[in-house]
Amino acid sequence: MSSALEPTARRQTKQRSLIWDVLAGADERHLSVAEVETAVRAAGSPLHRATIYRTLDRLVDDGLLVRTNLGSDRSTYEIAEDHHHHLVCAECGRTEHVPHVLVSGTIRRIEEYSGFDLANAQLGLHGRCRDCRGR
Amino acid sequence: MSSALEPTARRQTKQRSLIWDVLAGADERHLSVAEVETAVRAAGSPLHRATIYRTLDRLVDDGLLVRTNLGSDRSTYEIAEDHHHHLVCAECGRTEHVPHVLVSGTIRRIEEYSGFDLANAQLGLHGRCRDCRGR
DNA sequence: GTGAGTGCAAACGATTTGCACGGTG
DNA sequence: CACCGTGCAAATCGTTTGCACTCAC
Repeated sequence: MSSALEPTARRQTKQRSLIWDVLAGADERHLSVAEVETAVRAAGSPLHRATIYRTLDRLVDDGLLVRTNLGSDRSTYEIAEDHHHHLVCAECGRTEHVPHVLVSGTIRRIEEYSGFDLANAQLGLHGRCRDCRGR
Repeated sequence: MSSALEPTARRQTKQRSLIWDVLAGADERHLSVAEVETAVRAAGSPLHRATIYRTLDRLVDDGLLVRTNLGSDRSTYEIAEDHHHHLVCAECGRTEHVPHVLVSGTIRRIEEYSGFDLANAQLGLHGRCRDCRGR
């Protein structure tokens, strides 16, 4: 018998690989659903928005993408590579990455303090970037 | 002449003080808009949802409340007291506070690394709490 | 009395869902 | 050829907005 915990088999559809290619080839690291939609349309293969939502969800479930809910409303997606964190400028919206090593020690301390398992935790820090601080 | 930067005068309405009392008296520290709505209804003075949204916004603007956008969708509000951060259990949704001192050093390091101003930054760490880890 | 605050309804934007169809495995 | 994934439309959910009215100042 196959385990009930076994991940569901995924089908390799052209929509799935198209979305993946868009994420892989994007200049910006994080893309919103709307941006993915624009990109696939620009690639000549418009996809229905619901399809994009569902496909991105599956890619996240499969561990191939990371969903980052930085601001409040819209989610962004990026290819799951090295573990890192995000700085978001509250004024201009620019995002910057922070390598995990900078925060790993503190996260470990918080784990000890709280008993939480924060292995996959992602920080989203909001502040003012260097440019916006300079007015 | 009074400065153009002067904060707008606020009127002390019964809606505003009711919402404040609800936040002040809540067992849970963070309340969502829906929870505030339920609480004021339970107090016998139902308020329109739009009023609650606007009043909470003003209280945040005035620095009396802090808005925390923990998960993705709904915002929660809590009285602005000591600076602290949040752990959210991805399984049961329970939240726990982390005192600022635990993370202040790391935040300072990230500020140096990035040039960001993170003075008011709030961490929202998602993981699995002690209970949920024990299955 | 004047304008900030309120109530109401309708608009809005992001995300989701039910269903019929089509293509992958 | 079974069933996962897709497209489409409509529903849902949180939040915002325009407008007339009211109440704190």
